[in-house]
Amino acid sequence: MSKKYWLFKSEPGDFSWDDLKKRKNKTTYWDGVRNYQARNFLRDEIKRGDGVLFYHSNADPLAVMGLCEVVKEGYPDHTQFDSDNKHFDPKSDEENQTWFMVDIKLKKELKNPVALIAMKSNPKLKDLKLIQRGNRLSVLPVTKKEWDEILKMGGL
DNA sequence: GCCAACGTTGGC
DNA sequence: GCCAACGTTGGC
Repeated sequence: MSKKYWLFKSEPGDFSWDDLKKRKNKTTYWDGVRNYQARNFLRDEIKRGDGVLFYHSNADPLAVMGLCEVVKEGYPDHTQFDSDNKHFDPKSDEENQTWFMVDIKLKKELKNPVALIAMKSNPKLKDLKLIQRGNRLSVLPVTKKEWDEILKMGGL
C-alpha cells in the first residue's frame, strides 16, 4: 500500500502549529471533524505513515506550516459523546459511532511557511483542492506532486 | 465585519 | 424527495 498525502486545516486560535510543538511527543489526536466527507477520509482512507500538511486557516498568515505523519488510524472521536465539549453530537452514541479521528505527529517544520497566495499563484498547484472555489473541507487529499511542490516551496 | 459557497435541517 | 431557511466555513 503506497503512502497517501493529506492537508489538515486548523484555526490557530483553536489549535496551532505551536500548540502541536508543545504537545508530548509532538503528537495529537485530530478531533472535532463534523463533516461526512472528511469523516470518511478519517475513518476509511487515512493510514498510518501517510503524510499530512498542517495548514492554518482563518489566520495570519494563511499558510502551510509544516509536515506531520499519521501515527494512529481512524478511531472514534470521543468528543462526540462529551456533552461539555463543543463538538458534542447528541445524535451519536456508543453503538452509533458517527465521528472519527486519527493521531498525527509533527515531523518537520517548513523553513518558510507556504502561504495560500503563493500556492494560488503557482501553476503547478492549480488543481490543489485547497485553492478550488468553495472548498470547505477541513481534511482533504493532496497528490504526491503537490506534496513535493509545497515542500520545495517551503524550503525542504 | 462581510459575504459567497456549501452542508444540514425540517416542513410539506 | 424537494427546497427554502438557516448555520458554518473561511477568504477577503
